Amino acid sequence: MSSSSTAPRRGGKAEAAAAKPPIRDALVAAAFRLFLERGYEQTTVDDIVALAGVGRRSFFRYFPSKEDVVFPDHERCLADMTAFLAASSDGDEPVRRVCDAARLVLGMYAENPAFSVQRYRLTKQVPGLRAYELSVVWRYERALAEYLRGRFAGRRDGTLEADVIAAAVVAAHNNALRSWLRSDGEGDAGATVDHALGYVQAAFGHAEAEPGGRRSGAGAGASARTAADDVVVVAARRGTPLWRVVREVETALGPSGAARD
Amino acid sequence: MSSSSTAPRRGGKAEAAAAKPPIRDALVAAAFRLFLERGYEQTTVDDIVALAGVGRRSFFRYFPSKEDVVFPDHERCLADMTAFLAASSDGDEPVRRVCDAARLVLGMYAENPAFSVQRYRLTKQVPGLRAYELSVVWRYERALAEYLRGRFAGRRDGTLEADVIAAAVVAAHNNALRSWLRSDGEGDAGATVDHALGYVQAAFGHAEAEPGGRRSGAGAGASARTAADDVVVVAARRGTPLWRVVREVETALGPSGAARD
DNA sequence: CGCGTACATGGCACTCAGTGCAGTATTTCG
DNA sequence: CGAAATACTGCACTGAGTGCCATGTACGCG
Repeated sequence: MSSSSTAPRRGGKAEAAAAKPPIRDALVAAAFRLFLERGYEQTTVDDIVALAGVGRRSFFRYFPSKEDVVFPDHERCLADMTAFLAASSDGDEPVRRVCDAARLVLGMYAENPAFSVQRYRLTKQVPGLRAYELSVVWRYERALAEYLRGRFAGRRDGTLEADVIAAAVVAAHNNALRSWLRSDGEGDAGATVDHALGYVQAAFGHAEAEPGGRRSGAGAGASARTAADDVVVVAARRGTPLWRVVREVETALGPSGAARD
Repeated sequence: MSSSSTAPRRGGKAEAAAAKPPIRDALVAAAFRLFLERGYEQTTVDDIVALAGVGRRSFFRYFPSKEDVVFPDHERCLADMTAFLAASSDGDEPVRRVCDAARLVLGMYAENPAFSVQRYRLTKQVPGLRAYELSVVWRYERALAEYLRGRFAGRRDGTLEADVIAAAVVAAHNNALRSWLRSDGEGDAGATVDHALGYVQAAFGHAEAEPGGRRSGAGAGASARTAADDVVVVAARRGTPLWRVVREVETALGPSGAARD
């Protein structure tokens, strides 16, 4: 719950100039050094604390489990995402909002490309870490889904929509993120994720999703649903691919066009 | 990759009654009895093997971990799903195919409603089991995604589409499954899942642009509305949830199996 | 200044999951 | 009946995670 906030308070005493990393950072550094040079399962917690120069008991005071040291900032990121979603207003388009929330996670990865790539290689080949990452991702997905459930409350299949859209957003985000990680963090992570999320927005969102990924900061004001007599009629030939009809309907119902691909 | 197939070979002869793996089933029964009456974490493997009357070492010969005993048939189900997907032909509509594959999983749950409900209550309140279930679900999702990636090979964003659709299918399936489990397995699981998967099919199905009027033979049921000719007209109020319009259009365009409620 | 408190840390011992190894029972085939 | 293969059991060991208590240190208060 508060893995990052579990860190003891910073000592007020100015210790030299920049002795920021308390014990927690030393543990992360030691752990990654050993994980990379001899493997995750071949490294025991005793090895880590020995290299970090702290007691074994302290490790579990900073990280509830050995796996947690591999994801040292996810708790903070999850808290950021929750706060971001809680700060939305009713004017926000829900799907766009969860897409933006997903971009927060990408931002965390993009902060330390080298670290993220190392961790990616690690989690890719250690089943235990992969399983742990799944539980982390699941919490992100639940946060998005819970937000959408709130926004979709009252709709007939609100929870179904919320769960499906949240899963789609997470899947698109992860697809782009992993593609970026596989390229050793060389490409433009933001553009890749924007493209992937644009696909989801085109499928589920009512607002515009520009193919280039540069999204306009505005975009609110999609609600014109008070006009009950405002009826849209769409005609299509039988045999038309459904996605074309969907696009037609979407452009007719929404304020602006939804461009896909 | 063969947790369930780890079971020792039974002599092929005596298959008259139903005693395929005696020890394995005894372990599952003993485990669930103890899990339900005193909790998962409060039950040790020694407790289970003592109640089952076997040696402790035998437990780990049948189940690679303590968590596996809670999901004794998922390996078989995953193998079934993989085989089902591998047996598809190019004529199958990909999205429909993965939806049908998801229904296989539901079938496994529906085989033993009481057992499934018990397990659901267990996994809901034990974080370790929830994490393990995530890894199981992840393997299903990967199987669906890999199949779709194969079918979408050549498309511009084939892997992205595949991942997103697989995630959406799994999310819809789980939404319906959990709703059914929450009702103690009373309702119609099949109808619930059909409804949820119909939503995903409406959003993603028929996405391949097939030139010419040849529509996929999905559903194969008699077209209910043969009276209408070439053109279908749909009217909707502005502000209607998009998925409802999509469903409307889909049912109007052809018998595609969207479940009515 | 001395003392008590609070807290971070270290060390120890313990439980339990999971594994390797060796011995024993049971089956199967010659 | 004997030999090999296989399933089962017991035992000892590693390592993660936890509870408990001792220690060191900073802070506050009289």
